[in-house]
Amino acid sequence: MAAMAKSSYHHGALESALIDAALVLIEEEGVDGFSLAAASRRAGVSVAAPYRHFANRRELLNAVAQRGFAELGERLRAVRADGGDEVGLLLEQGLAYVRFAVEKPALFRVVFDSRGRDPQSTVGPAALAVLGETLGRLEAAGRLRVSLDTAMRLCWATVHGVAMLTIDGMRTFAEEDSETLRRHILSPMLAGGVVRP
Amino acid sequence: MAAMAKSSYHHGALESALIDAALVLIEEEGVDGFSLAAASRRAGVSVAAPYRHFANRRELLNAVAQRGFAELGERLRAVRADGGDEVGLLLEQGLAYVRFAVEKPALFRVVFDSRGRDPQSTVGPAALAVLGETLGRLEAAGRLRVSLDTAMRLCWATVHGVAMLTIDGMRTFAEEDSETLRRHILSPMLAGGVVRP
DNA sequence: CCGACAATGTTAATGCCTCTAACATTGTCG
DNA sequence: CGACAATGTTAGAGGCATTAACATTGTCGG
Repeated sequence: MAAMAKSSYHHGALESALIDAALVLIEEEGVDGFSLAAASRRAGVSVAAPYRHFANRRELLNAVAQRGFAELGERLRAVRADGGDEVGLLLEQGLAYVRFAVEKPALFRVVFDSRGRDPQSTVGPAALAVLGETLGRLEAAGRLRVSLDTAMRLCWATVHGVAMLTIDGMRTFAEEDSETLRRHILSPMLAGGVVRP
Repeated sequence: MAAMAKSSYHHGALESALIDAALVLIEEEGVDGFSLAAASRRAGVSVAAPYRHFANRRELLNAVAQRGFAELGERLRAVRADGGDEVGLLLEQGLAYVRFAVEKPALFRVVFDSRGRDPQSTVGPAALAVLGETLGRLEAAGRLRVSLDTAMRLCWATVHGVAMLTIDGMRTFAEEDSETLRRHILSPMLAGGVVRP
């Protein structure tokens, strides 16, 4: 079984330890500050050891991305509407999405940077299933102005754009009191653009 | 003056040549494939030469980003509405923005990755002034549902999100016939979310 | 129970990169 | 025209990714 370190030769749970190390390093230094070598040191292992678990640096980053997607999914699932209002729920989910990006910008970038990732990977969209569910209920209630697919894409794109431009330090997004600002941006998109007012 | 190469010792216009080389390399290999060393080779100069013009790799990338912003600005300015319709113009400008990202994804990423860039840099938003003008006319005509600032942020974010998710290979965005798809996403956002229908 | 094999680590070596230091060549301006 | 600034060059110090060859353990079939 994968257990704790025993002999000090075989680590015992290197794969997971490396992902943990990578998460910390990325959070501290950004993606560029991350290196297989640094992760190895942090896991107390030689620089060549990671290659027993990941084909290359990119593969480790992909594993990190998986963890990130999972966390994003959890955060979105954890959102509860204040008063059963589906539109309000959607807004809160969007804000949670942006909050994730702002709190862990480097991880967010890794998560959504699919260069060198298997195009078939389904993990991504899966994390966003919750948004689809909320929108689905709105559609069922006949409150969508557009198709479910379009609504999904529009919501996702807008929220993603706010997140990206914010962590990219674009002044209009990053300066003022952020949460309020974001509410002002997303609300009219939902009520008017997506949902019948 | 900065002229062409004369003595084969002093290049004559290395700074610009390095930026050009970087643009090509980034387009061909992506940001990761770019290196000061490769740019030096392409410019026919030693690997240490760039340091006479750029403090480090990052500074060259910043210069590249400036060029990118300029090109994006030009593309947006070049957009003309079919029939004097401001909303239609806005949509076309948004599509041009996404098209830029799709045609030159690596450059687009460099442009909007402000890590390690001077936070005071004004070049970015300046390129988007055109969008502000279009929205300004709509506001003057009393057709905005939200403040000019909010409209600007919402439009920018949505368009940016579509661009990013598309080049990041998110299936919902990248698969189908793209231009039409994008129209479907952006139109309801404009007519309903931003502009009074 | 035990030895072979798979799994997982280690060391050593290659090659590329960034960046700095010390030195060379030119252009220009007083 | 000669000194200085600008711009290139070579050499060299670290860092990282990746691979090859070798070492140590775990485990499973006989």
